[in-house]
Amino acid sequence: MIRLGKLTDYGLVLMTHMARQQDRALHTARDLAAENSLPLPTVSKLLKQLLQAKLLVSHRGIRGGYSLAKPAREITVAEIITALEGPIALTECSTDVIGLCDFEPRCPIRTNQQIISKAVSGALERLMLADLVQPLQLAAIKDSQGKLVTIGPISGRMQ
Amino acid sequence: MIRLGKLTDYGLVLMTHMARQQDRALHTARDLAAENSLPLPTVSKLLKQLLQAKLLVSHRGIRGGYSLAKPAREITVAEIITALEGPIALTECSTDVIGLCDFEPRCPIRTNQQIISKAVSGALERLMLADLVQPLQLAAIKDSQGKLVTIGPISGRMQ
DNA sequence: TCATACTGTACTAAAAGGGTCCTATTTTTA
DNA sequence: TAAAAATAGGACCCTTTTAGTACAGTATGA
Repeated sequence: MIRLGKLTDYGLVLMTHMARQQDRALHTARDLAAENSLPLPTVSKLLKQLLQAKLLVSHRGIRGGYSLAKPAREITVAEIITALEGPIALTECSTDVIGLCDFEPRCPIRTNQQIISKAVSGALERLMLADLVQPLQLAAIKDSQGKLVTIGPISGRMQ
Repeated sequence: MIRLGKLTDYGLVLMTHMARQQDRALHTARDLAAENSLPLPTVSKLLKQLLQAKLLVSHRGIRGGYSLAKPAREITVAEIITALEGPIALTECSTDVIGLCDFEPRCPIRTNQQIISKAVSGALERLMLADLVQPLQLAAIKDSQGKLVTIGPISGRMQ
């Protein structure tokens, strides 16, 4: 299966949680851990990565905490996943230096991966964090031309 | 990064290889291994999985081999990936039995995963094996409404 | 100046993935 | 009829990655 690590999953939960409570200026790592039933060290680690990717801003000190760096509608799911798992690519070959495999002008692995990666990352770049905030109501996302595309009601399981 | 295993990668190469040579009725595991510079046991394992998923048909005996079960234009990339990696889902939660997490009506993890999985699998279901056969010429895929969507020329690297 | 909270690094156990080997079954050919 | 070629299915081991934890350091505000 195409796998997102558990940590990325938790990261999405944290981002969604913060996006839901836009009135609260700051969220401490401790509060986020308690409110989402996640271990504090793990939450702390995730927040750090999201901070380095500039998706969060932090405020240190006794009244410190984290908050979203941008409105939820301007943060793509692709950005969050990239922050937590690295570039969206399917094997090493897609991101590597170009010196290794390029002498072979039609390496089938490389081109396959590029096509598939493009399709996947394109889909994720059209999904915004705001779309995850009220997931039960979501029935459509934007396609690559900005038009709304129905993806069906969210019900039952995927496969 | 969103990861497809190496084995899935090899599997795509094998399928593409067979799709390119539609004149050859059968391909032995040994030939496929040699022509794609892959170890025979690995190739054999992959062909087995693709066979069980009914993407290939096999012919046993001394003149045996494998061939595509359907025309390349009727096989989706999603089918191939599902055959080799299991259902396209991002964590266990998306495929599990429904008794575990469903009493919580708004489990944020589950709904997030469903939305993201839907976006990803939708993109992969629109990519056909035939689209990988001549990858250098591909510049567009069909969106969910059947319209062609430019995904850009295949050049350089993804990220 | 102390308590609180973020910052950064390092380490260890568990799970998954990749790869190989062995044996049985089927079919064609000599 | 027997041998060879090829698929069918399962079991096994090793490496890598991931998840989770711990600890020391730094900045801020009461």
